[in-house]
Order: sequence, then structure tokens, then C-alpha cells
Amino acid sequence: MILNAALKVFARSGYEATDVDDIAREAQIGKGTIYRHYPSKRDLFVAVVDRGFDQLRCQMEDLRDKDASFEDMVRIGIKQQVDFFINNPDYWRILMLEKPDCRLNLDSEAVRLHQRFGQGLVEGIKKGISAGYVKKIDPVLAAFSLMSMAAVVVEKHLQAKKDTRKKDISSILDIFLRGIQK
Amino acid sequence: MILNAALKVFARSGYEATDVDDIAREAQIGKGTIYRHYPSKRDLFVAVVDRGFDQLRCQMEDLRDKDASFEDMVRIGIKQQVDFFINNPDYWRILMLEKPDCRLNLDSEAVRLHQRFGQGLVEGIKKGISAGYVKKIDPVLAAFSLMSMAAVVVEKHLQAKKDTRKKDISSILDIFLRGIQK
Amino acid sequence: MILNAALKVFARSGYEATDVDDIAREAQIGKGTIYRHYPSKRDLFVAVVDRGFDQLRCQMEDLRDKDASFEDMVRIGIKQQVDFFINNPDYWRILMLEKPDCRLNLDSEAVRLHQRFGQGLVEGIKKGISAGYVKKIDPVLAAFSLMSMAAVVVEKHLQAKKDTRKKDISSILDIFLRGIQK
Amino acid sequence: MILNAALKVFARSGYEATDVDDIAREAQIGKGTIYRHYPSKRDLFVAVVDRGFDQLRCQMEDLRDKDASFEDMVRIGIKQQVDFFINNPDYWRILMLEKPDCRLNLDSEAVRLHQRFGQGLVEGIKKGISAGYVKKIDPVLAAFSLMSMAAVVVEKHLQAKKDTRKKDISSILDIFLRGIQK
DNA sequence: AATGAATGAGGATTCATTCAT
DNA sequence: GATGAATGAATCCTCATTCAT
Repeated sequence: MILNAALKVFARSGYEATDVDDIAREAQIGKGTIYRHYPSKRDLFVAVVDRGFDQLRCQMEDLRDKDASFEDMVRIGIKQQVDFFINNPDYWRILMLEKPDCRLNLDSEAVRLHQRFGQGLVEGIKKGISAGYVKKIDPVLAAFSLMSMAAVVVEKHLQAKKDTRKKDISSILDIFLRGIQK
Repeated sequence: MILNAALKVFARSGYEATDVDDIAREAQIGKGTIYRHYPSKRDLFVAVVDRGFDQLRCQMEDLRDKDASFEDMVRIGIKQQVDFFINNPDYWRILMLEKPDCRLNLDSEAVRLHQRFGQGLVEGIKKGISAGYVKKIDPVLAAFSLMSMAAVVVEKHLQAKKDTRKKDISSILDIFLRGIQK
Repeated sequence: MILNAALKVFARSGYEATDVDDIAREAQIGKGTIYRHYPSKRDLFVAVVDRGFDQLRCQMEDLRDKDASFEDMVRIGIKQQVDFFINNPDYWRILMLEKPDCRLNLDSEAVRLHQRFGQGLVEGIKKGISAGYVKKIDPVLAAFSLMSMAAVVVEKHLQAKKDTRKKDISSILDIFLRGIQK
Repeated sequence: MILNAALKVFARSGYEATDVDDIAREAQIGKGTIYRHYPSKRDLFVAVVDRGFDQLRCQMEDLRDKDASFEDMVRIGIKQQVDFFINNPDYWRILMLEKPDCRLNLDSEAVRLHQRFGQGLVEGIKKGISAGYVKKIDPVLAAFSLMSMAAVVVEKHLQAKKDTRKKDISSILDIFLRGIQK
């Protein structure tokens, strides 16, 4: 299927360095067929990214509906994210390769998803501050700090042989939760 | 000067999307002149990156020589890094645009510098664990967690209008130091 | 067809001075199309040369199989070569333009073909010397002398209006055969 | 001196593949200096070729003044040419690399010189035919045949280790003179 | 007069996109 | 609908020539 092939190749080489030919070869179809389904290389890329994050979005929306405690939300949410990227390393690669740059001006679902999860954390932290059990810190800063630590866990995992993810998630959550505690 | 122009354009568009012509125009010189000084686009890019991190390296080497306490090292080191990138946002952009993948296989000073700072943190954390005032956590995980939080501060600053860096650095250090404390 | 257009343009200007654009224009196709078929200008050139000499090679191989007398071999072989180049002046031009130096390091069929014909002559002359009806001369020198005289016939013809090739071939063969006779 | 350096480099690489920089480096002078003396690369090339053939021209003019017999003229003239090119292999290389192609449209002394020597031979042969001791052949064809055989001697010599030029010249002259004899 | 840094037109090659089959 | 050959704009790099010092 085209999207799978594209995911694989984009993850391998990054957007700019990927040839549409490579994707066609990987998908074992003609190059023209790709253009029959996606109007441009760029649109294909956006589709790849968007589809990829659907699964994650579903989980996250489940989570939000549950109205869990802040700590649970953090624990479960971060675990979801870490697991998702560890199970879908190609999406991780794409995020790492292409997110930071605005060359592609991705106005995709994925970006909004990322913002939304951050937003959820921000809300939780705000509540914690109001409720008095979290230090008075910038909630946005704190939320993204946590997310960036989760990214470190993913990256470490993808390079390592042993699966220490449980322990690692636990470690960063301890750091974070203890760190923001009043 | 060529390096300045190149820095600006690479930071704006990333390596692949940058034309040598753009750099020449930015530098207000002929395209050929660039090739007089740097044998290829790639070599120019490496030169840009390397030069950029010289200043940071000097500061960091000063720091190491001082044999400061772990907490001082962390406080001063993180402040240096954050300040450097906030003062040199183009280098920050380049690091963000080109580091994560190894498309360019940058074997530059910048990469080694990054590793070295991480290594310094790792050593400090190890000592802290031995000395008993730091929790038993993976030192590498902890070190990169801190560095990634510092990156969040930089990123937040570059998007914000107000300079909250002092407070933000203080916040993440509090989170981190309290979080890893036994 | 690409090879024909390339032959024409290479013959007109020589390898270095030929633009791939010129060939594309001559062939009335897009420049990219050429690269679809030949990975580089150089490969295209080699293909042109190789194809060109296929016909000549076939004739020559026929000749060798026939086990003709030395004089017949010389007469027929030289006639073949002269005719071939007069009928394919573009190949002649290419040979003249690009053979003498090894700038292009052509390790093509054409070069081997040339060597092989020379070798055949050398063998024939050696036999003649052994058999006693040819003077004791360096066979290599003699063989290449004959070949160079044939080249003169071709060159003369390509500049002239009248077709004196029969007479001219006869002349140089007379000179040569009488000249080497004991 | 510029002309010497240029001769060396042109002979090494051919006209198109020679950079003016290479010549400047060989001459150990600045590139600009070359353009102070010669208005263009092409003019420099022509100057190299022309100067090179001055010596040969002098010898040849001496020869013509002497009003020698045809056979002497041939023997001495061919020897002069062969010796000249063997002693000046760079000129030989240049002639081989650049003569046949008309890309450069060399309207230089060298070309005229070549024509003049050929013309001398032609005249001699014509006289021989009139006088009845030479076969009725196209004098131009015969003259250039001889010259091309001389070229073979030069080429053989430049590739060989041993100096067989005396014998070789003798061989081709025997072939030629006996061959054209009535 | 000599220099060599600067120039930019020119050339080989790539690759996203089109379109005839 | 699928294909992949054809396209040519875009890009990296070269090098003959100029010109300020």
C-alpha cells in the first residue's frame, strides 16, 4: 500500500532526500499510480504523517474522556506516547526528521495532535497549581519539559538493545512529578 | 562575510532546501566566490556549524577546568547553553534542522561538543549517585532529560516576546534537581 | 533516435565541446530523456562508438573466418575499412577526434577492434616474412603504416567531391605490397 | 616561461581539458599575468603551436633552398620531421590531440607549415612522374601516405624503449620509394 | 607590470510531475 | 485505472576572463 511504502522511505531518508521513484519501487507500483492517489509528493507526506497519528489520537481521546486524575493522566499519556513511538519507529523518525523544520509548513493533523496533548498537560498542571499541590511554574514550560523527556526515553530505546522502557518512564515521571510538586 | 550569510540562509531553510545561489545573494557576492573558499556546499555547511560552536566550546571548557560542584556545573552549564542558543538563534535552528537525522553525517565539532557536554553531565550524575545524594537512575537518561528540558526553554524563548529565561531555567533546574534528589 | 543524434553532434564538435543540450535538440527530445537511457554523457559516447563499430566488426570477423591469403586479406580488409568510414563519416570524425589521446580512456569495443585488425595484419606480415616473400621489416611498423595510408584515403575522400576510392585504395595497396615485397 | 609551461600542460591534457590555472601553476606565475601576454586561452594555444613549429620550418626551408634530388628531399625531410617530433614529444602530443579536430579552427602557422611540406612532396612526386621514374599515382595521396607513415614511426618510438628510428625510417622509405617506383 | 580574488555564464545531472498508451 | 517514458526547471559546480590592488 502506498502509505506504508511512503512511510518507510520517508523515515529512512527524510522528506527532501526521498525520491518518488523510491516510494514507487518500495510499493511495487508505477510512479504514475502514486500521482493518481496523491496530487504531489508533499501531499503524500502529509497523508503519511496524518494517518500515522490517528491511532495515537484515538488512544489519547479515550484518555481524555476518562476524566482521570492528573497523575494518572500523565502516567498513562506518557506511556501511550512512548509506546506508540517505540512500536512505530518510522513515525518517530519522521517526526525527528521533519518536525522541527518549518520548511514543509506542516499544517497537518499530527501537529494539531501534538499541540492538543500538550494542551491537556497544560490544563492538568494549571489545575494542580490551583489546587495547591503543584509549584507555581509556567505550565506550558512544564508540559513541554515532560514531553521532551518522554522523547529522550523513546530515543534511548530505539538505540538500545534491552527494553528498559518501563523503568525509564518511571524514572522520568518520578523526576517530573517530584520536581513539580510543591 | 560568507559564513554569516550561509548561517542565515541555512538557518532559514535547512541544508537541503538551501541553494548556493541564495547564499551568494545574501552575501552579495558571486556564486563562484563561495566555491573559491569552500570546496562544496556541504563543506560550507560544516564550516558554518563548526565556527558557530567555537564560542560555546570555549565557555564549556572553562567550566570544566573550574572543578565546580555538580549543582554549580549543572546550573552554569545549562545557563550557558540556553544563553548561547538564545543569543544565536540561527545556530539553534541549524541544530534543530540538521542534527536529529544523520542525513548529512556531520562529523563536526558541534556534534562532538554536544556529546561532551552530555558526558560531563553523566559523570556528575554518577558521582552524585555514588555519593548518595542522587537517586539510582540511569545517568544517561537523566543527563539527556535535562538537556532536552533546556532545549524546551530555548524553543519557548525564541517564540515568545518576553524574556523569561532566568525564571524558566530556574524552573527546569528545580524540577530536575529536586526530581533526581534522593 | 538518441544514438544517431549523439553520433552526429559528437562527430561535429568532439566530445568535450558537445553539450548534452545539443544532442537533445538534435534528437528533438528532452534532455532528461537522454539520461533515462544513458547514465552520463560519457556512457552515451561510449555507446555511440560501440554501436558504430559493430558493423565493421562483423565484416572483419567474416574475413578472418575465411582464411584468405595474405594479399587477399589485406585487399579486402583495407577496402572494408575504407568503405566503412567513407560510408560512415561521422564515425570517422569521432575516431579522429577522440582516439589519439586517451583523454576519455575509452575501453570500448572500438579500440579493441582497431587493435585486433592491426594484430591480424601483423600476423599476416610475420607469415610472409617466414615464407620468404616479404622483406625483413618490423611487422608492427608495417601493419600500422598500411593502416595509416588507408586513413589518408578516407580523409582525402571526405574532403573531395569525386569518388576516387577504388583507384586510391589500389594505389596504396600497390605501394604497400610492392614496398614490402622481397 | 609561459609558452613552455603552456606547451607542457596542453600536451598533457589537450586543449579543452587544460585549465588556465594549471598553466599558471606550471609557469609559477599568476594567472592574470598570462592574460597580460595573451588575450585568451585560445590565442595562447595558437602561440604555443606556432612557436613550436618554427624550428621545424627553418630546417625545412633550408632543405628547400638546397634543391636536392627527390629521393634526398624525401629522406632528409622525413628524417627531420621524425626527429623533430621525437625530440619534441610535447608538440607531437599537441598535434595528435588537436590537429584532426576543427573545433579550434587553427589557422596557424603550424597548419600552413604542414601543408607546405606536403606541397613540397607533391611537387617532387609530380616531377618524378613527369620524368618517368615514378608510377602514375595521385601525388597528393602519395605524399600524405608517406607523411602518415612517418607519423607511425614517431608514435612507435614514443611508446618504445629502444631507439629504432633509423631502421624504421629506412623501412618506411624503402616501402614508399620502392612502392611508387615505376 | 604582476597578481590572484571575484565573477557569472555555462554545463552535467537530478527529479517532481505529466500524459500517451 | 495503472503505467513508466518523457520532460525541463532547478541545482551543484567549473573555469575563462576581469580588475582592483
